[in-house]
Amino acid sequence: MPLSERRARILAFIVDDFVGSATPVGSQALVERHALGLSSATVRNEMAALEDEGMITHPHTSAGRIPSNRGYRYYVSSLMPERELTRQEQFTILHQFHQSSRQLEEWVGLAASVLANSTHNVALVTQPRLLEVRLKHLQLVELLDNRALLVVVTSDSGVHQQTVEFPVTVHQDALTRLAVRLNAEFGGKTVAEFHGHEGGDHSDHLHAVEQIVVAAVTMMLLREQQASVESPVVEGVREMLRQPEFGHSDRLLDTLEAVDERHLRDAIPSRATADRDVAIVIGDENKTGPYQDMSFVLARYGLPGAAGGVLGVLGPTRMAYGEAVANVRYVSDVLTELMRQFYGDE
Amino acid sequence: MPLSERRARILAFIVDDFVGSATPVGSQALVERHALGLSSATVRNEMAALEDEGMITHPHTSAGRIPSNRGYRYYVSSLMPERELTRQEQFTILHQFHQSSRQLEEWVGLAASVLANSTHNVALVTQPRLLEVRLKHLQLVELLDNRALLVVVTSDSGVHQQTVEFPVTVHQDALTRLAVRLNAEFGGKTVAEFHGHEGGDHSDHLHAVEQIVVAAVTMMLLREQQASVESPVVEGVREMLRQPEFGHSDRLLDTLEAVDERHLRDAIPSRATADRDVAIVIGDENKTGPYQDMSFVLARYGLPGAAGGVLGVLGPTRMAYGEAVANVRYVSDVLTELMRQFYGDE
DNA sequence: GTTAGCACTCTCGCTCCGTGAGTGCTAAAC
DNA sequence: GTTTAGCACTCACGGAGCGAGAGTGCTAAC
Repeated sequence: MPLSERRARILAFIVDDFVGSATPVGSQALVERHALGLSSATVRNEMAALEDEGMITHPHTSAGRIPSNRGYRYYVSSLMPERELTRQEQFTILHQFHQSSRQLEEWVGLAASVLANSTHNVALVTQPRLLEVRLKHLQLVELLDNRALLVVVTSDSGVHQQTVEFPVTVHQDALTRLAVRLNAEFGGKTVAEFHGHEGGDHSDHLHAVEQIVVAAVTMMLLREQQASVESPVVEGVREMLRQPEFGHSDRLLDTLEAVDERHLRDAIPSRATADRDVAIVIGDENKTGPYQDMSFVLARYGLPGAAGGVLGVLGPTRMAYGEAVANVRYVSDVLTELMRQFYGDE
Repeated sequence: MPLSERRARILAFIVDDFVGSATPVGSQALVERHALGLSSATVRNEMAALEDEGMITHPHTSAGRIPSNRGYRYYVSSLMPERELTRQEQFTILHQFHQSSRQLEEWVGLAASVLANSTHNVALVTQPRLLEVRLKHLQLVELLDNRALLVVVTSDSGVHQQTVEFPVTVHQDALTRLAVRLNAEFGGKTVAEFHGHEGGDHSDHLHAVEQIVVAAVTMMLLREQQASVESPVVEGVREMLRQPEFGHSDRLLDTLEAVDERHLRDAIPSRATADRDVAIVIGDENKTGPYQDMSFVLARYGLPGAAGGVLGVLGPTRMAYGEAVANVRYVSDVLTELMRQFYGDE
């Protein structure tokens, strides 16, 4: 049920103050800081009520109040002022993107560092993925003995490499001919359309080589297809760990582990994959253990049917959600626009 | 000047004990732990002498002794028992390499995690580099509009990509023809041998395209050539930070920063680049600031004239140097052998 | 419904020892 | 001359005790 207007206002102030100061906020401090037109006693009553409703808690009897997870949830759902970045802020971010070259990989890294910088929390950005990955081009380069380097370019402009090993030595011109033929046969196809490959009418040796290459390409495309396997780019960990909640070094080490890319890979993509808008996951709303007192602010970026990924911010539950949302949304828009320019508007 | 035999033995015990326990070691504890055949008073005298020689210090008056940087230096140079890994240890490591596939990149990552695991410190491994990088193969893949993806394979089997932009739209068949011609002209050459490129007798448009591609390839090879620019793979940071010297969180955060790949890039390769054997850099022997109380144990790996890199361990000065050296040396040997198999013996 | 007043609670930071490990020195023993 | 026993001294560490301050809940008056 909704809170009375005054109670909601007080909750909002508590959240704002606590986010700013990281210290529990007391009734007196609250009336002093904001011109409330109320006495501290009244505020105390309201606070007691808010506590009954589960919106705030005590760390101990004689301390001020801090928002509970539920309080944060109410705040972001109903109270938080939606703001856009100012012209100035937008310009600063855009500028950094325009500084950089047109490299896809750089964009993702740049987005991460921009986001980490402006929110002072950990930024996460996954590489853009296509729903349907197509083979764009493959190339075989002779290495030593019976090995060759297989280079595959996919329709999302990703370049993938792998060494393949053949039962016999194959020379570069044979490899080139094979590559040309395979490009003709498979170019532009998704992995699902690969089946029923016959192979040319060569000697058994060459046939085996062809089989090996096709199998390797299939594997690579399949791996690429499963976007969730990709670890996000992580930036700003040290910045976040400076915050007072991580003061004690065991907390710090645990958090360091949680922020490890291998963990995040599993934690992120389940959320916010469907939503078009920014998704916020607060504290114990997180399913996985290590993030119980942290929050995610996530958004998708990219073109709906085409290339896209997830980006967002990870920080302690005591996070400036408004800021985070504004920044995430804006950077997501910028990246989306860049994707549109890169892949074309369809 | 060398220490008396007895004094040296006591120093060695102090180092060993301190490395094991992380607590200053007192005279009494020392005689108890090792059957010295001396009284604590005698040991105290010897300790006082060792302190005069700068080998050990007090944290404060009534505490035990800890080795100074000089003491560690003496220890690793003259006292440390050289040991090889046991069969069992060797097998465990080898096994992990044989488990993995034949991918070059995987080896480096694997070496890092193996080393981090067995030494409980931070492991560093740079990607293997050639002294002379040659162009092996290049390929151009059409992207949207007037952009193309340039894929370059270098003689160290590295694959590099970059988007290039042309003044006009160029279609795939023109790109392929261009790639074939450039491969014929530049394949197998180092960047130093590139000069004097004339370009074919095409329309101005195509000529410009060719220039752009050649310039991009040159840039990529040059970047690749400068091996020091490459950041090492870093593994085991959390493991190291669990050690008691990093107990307080400011130390911890500073160290976290020091271990950042961007810093390490500058710190590592200046050392141990020349030596064939394992190099140890202790505490203030480090030139750069953040590593003043940490030590490196580094070795080269790879074939002398051909592909190779640097790998090693980074930890607090209180480090099990003997273990570190044995592990670094062994993993270096394993990687060298793998390189030999991969690039061939010359 | 609001507010002033008040007793009460609890953390935080401070000082104040007691304890114990360890030292350095001296003088006796080997 | 070297080694050792003995002893006074030092100093970090941890716990106890305490005052201050911030904050609360409750009651009674407005």
